[in-house]
Amino acid sequence: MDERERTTHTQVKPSSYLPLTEPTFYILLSLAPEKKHGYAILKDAEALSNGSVRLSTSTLYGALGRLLDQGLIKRVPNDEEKNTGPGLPRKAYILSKVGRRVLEAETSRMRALVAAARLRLSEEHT
Amino acid sequence: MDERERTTHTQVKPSSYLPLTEPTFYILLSLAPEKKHGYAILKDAEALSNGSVRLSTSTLYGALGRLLDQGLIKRVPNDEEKNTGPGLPRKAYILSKVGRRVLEAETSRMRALVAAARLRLSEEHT
DNA sequence: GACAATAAGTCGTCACTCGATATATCGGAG
DNA sequence: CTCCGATATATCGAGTGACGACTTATTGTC
Repeated sequence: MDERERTTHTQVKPSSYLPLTEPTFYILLSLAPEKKHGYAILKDAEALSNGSVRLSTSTLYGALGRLLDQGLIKRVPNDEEKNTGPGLPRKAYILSKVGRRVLEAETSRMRALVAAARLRLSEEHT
Repeated sequence: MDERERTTHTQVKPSSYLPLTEPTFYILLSLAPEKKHGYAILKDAEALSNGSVRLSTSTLYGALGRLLDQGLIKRVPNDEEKNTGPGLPRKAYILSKVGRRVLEAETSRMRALVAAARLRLSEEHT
């Protein structure tokens, strides 16, 4: 039952997915520690950024579809909470192994950028 | 002698320019310590990233135009080196004060993201 | 004279964000 | 009971920006 995550088995390198856009980064980061449904990701991203980042639903659901296609996230059954609470039925997602590696790679990329900027910004500019 | 940097004087906050795209970040970073011309920025970005980032000229010159419009960079006279060396006449640019603040803000934004990711990626995922 | 490197630029396409809009469910206020 | 706000998923169209391909121009080298 899980024949995705490798159509050909060719291990694609994480760097080929970089750089991630800001919304995509927040979505993956939100799904890293535990499974969540779309709307929860929306609220989580807002909380993670102290309310400064607000994904629109079009951005969110568009990105989720893309990330599924790319195999960076997976759908998981949302056991129990079938129809508790309001709204349309929830769909839960979680980070895949590939997704995790991509997220780590993106974090490394940004770390390097921050380090480079620290050097450049401290250099005296005549 | 410097009547740009405020058409209306309203001081626009750096955060309104964020997030920067990767090419834009490299361009601003390249112009932070000293003035450079377009082609030099291209080579500098490549060097800064150990050869992994290669801006196409369309990305570069497109971005330079946009950054000028936004006032994040300025044209500077390229004294001396008028027509030394090959190629079309050089046009030199440098980071503006606003540009520097934007670059600093973007660096802060990424630092926060890296910190958040370190926490989230270390959390155990059942 | 051909070619590589340097230098600046344009054009069309593609990917992604975002505001607006739609649909549906639930709880509480009036 | 009905309206409204929060929850929840989804689509559409417009706009922005990146990128490959291509163009033009100058200098030095083989």
